[in-house]
Amino acid sequence: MSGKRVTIVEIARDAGVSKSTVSLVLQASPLVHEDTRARVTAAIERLGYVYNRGAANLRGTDSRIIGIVVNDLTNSFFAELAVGMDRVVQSSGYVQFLANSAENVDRQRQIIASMREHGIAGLILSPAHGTEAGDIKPLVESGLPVLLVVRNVPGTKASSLLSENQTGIRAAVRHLLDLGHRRIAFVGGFADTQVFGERVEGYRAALSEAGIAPSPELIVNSAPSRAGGAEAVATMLTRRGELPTAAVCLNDAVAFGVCDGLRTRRLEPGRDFSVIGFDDVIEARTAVPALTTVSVDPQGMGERAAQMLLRQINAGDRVAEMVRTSVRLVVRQSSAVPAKWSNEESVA
Amino acid sequence: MSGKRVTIVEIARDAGVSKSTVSLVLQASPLVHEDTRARVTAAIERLGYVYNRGAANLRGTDSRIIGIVVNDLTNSFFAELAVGMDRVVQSSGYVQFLANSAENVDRQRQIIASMREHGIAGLILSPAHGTEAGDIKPLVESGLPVLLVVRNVPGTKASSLLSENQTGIRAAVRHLLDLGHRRIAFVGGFADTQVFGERVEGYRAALSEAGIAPSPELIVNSAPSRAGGAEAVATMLTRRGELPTAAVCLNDAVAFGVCDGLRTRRLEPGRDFSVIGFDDVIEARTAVPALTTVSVDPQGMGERAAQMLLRQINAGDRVAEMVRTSVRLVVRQSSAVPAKWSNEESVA
DNA sequence: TGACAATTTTGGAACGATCCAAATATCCTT
DNA sequence: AAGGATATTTGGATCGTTCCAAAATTGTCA
Repeated sequence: MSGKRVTIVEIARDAGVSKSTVSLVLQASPLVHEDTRARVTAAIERLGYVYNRGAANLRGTDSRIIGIVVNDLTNSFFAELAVGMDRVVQSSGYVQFLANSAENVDRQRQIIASMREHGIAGLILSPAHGTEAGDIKPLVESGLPVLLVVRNVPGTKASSLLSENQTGIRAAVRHLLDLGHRRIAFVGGFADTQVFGERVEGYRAALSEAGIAPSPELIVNSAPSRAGGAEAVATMLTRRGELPTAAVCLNDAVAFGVCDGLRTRRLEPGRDFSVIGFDDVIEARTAVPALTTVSVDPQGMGERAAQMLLRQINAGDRVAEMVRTSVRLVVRQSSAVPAKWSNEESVA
Repeated sequence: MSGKRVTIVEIARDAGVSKSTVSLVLQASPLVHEDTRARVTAAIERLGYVYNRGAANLRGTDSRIIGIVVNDLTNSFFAELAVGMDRVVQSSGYVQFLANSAENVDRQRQIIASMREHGIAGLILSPAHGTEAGDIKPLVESGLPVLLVVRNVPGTKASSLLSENQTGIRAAVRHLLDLGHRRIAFVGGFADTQVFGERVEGYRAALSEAGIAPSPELIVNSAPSRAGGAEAVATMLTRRGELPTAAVCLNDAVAFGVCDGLRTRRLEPGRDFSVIGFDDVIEARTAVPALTTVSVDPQGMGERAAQMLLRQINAGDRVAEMVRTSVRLVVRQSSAVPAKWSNEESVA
């Protein structure tokens, strides 16, 4: 199809030098004479030469391709994460294969296989729900630098970059306790994931510290998405027992969903019911009410992930490192004193 | 670094056949004997062989890599578009380089150059703001199949897939007119883009048809993002003249921003002021109020784009085609009878 | 059994770059 | 002007596949 590629040999012929010289020019070698370089560069320009990285890779130079697989690109958090990675990958002279597994393990397997065939220099993976150690192990064993982000897969020797899930949620719950909330729900996430486990652990810990026994009906599982959050509100309302006055959510997407669900029932998030998210996606700041959330700086995390992987690729680090990025609670308008209290105040 | 790759030759040695035979097995050729195939397959499995697509490409088979460049991955619309493309690209046995130009033309240029070096079989581009025909032309001329999506670049011979901007906005404005709105704003977008031009044209047309002269102060430019929409509300309010009762927005992101801006000023979107978006991103349905919007089905459009490009690659279509995807107005809760009217009704 | 056809297998030349050792050109120095 | 050091340039092997022409094997039938 595409008019056949111009090769190094044709450039050489055109410039009246050998292909070796052209190669040296391409590599910006200081060995070539300025005049020669100019002549070759001109030929490259004139003939519209495009470097063939595939051919070069064959000789052993590493591929300069980074594979990135995320589980849900429609979740702003992952989109921003990808954008952050993209930024450093690009500026380091690499390109990225970015693919979306859509939480489908089979799909993820195919994607990774395909990426390997293309000779990626490293892989950043935010594993799909249900990914097992057996999916990752062969990659690591083959010597491919692998970095797991956001979600960990227990039992693998891959490096990982996670956020401080437990302390983050703990801070969020404490904030609600300080505001006077006593019945606080934890909303969103699949029970069998490590992220859910750690965040719920932070939730339990904070409640226990305050002398409150966490009651199971206040933990509501759901898909970790906006739709999931909206559904969770419905679930929560159908459960017997006193209603909570606030919810800590698995992530911002769920938190927005909870806000949606509340509004559908004529409850105003922030005023009638406090909602806290996790991630701090762009919209968290601009939404109304602005979302109180545990900020992980998604783009920053993406940048950091890419840097970790690049280091692993270049330095040839063989030992897996596990890094936790610190988080901080950002208080905005979606969390406030419990509704009853503010009523009492207005009465007083 | 990575423990050196197992090659076809080693498989051949292990299976006791020639490399040619192994190659045939890899291509699922019907020429090889079943027993031989089994033996080779076993060796491949045992030695953990990974196909080297780069080496294969050297011989002329096309690369099975599709390059995709979008201008803003943090905009859900583009994220969904990418997800749709990903779906068909994957299932057609291709992989994608997906990169984000972040509306930066230089960045976009670098990305495309890099993709070309990697030998992409085709390119789908949602051009960054400010992309010129000169950026695209050389690509098309080199024989690379190129498909422009969402935004067009006048003066290029590339194929394009756009949405029916004018008719979409026209339907939106008509809907508002039917509800009784007379002062309707058009919000968001850079004045120098074709998308803005077409959509504003639809806006003008609908107003003219209703005998309303479009007044310039009702057209508010802003970045095509959520933040831009929020700012636009501020801009709108500082302008002299009677305030509008409704706004048609460049896209959903802007529409959400407008909703944010309204709420900040204690105006409830849908009730006090009607807002219509364009795109129909996932959140449009779940947001509260659910957003009335011109639906383009982003994922569907992404799928369609990928199909168009693949057809162009495989069939070797040399003529550029320009396709408009149809859109339809989806009426939800963010548009209603103008505030004054509903007041009158409640008085009556 | 021999001839011929059909089925399988195989060596070796590409593909487009890199890189080393060796060849050439240029510059000094005496 | 010769000799040596330095600066440039270059042929050819190599990377891991594909693919063609030809070889080897197996099967069929008179």
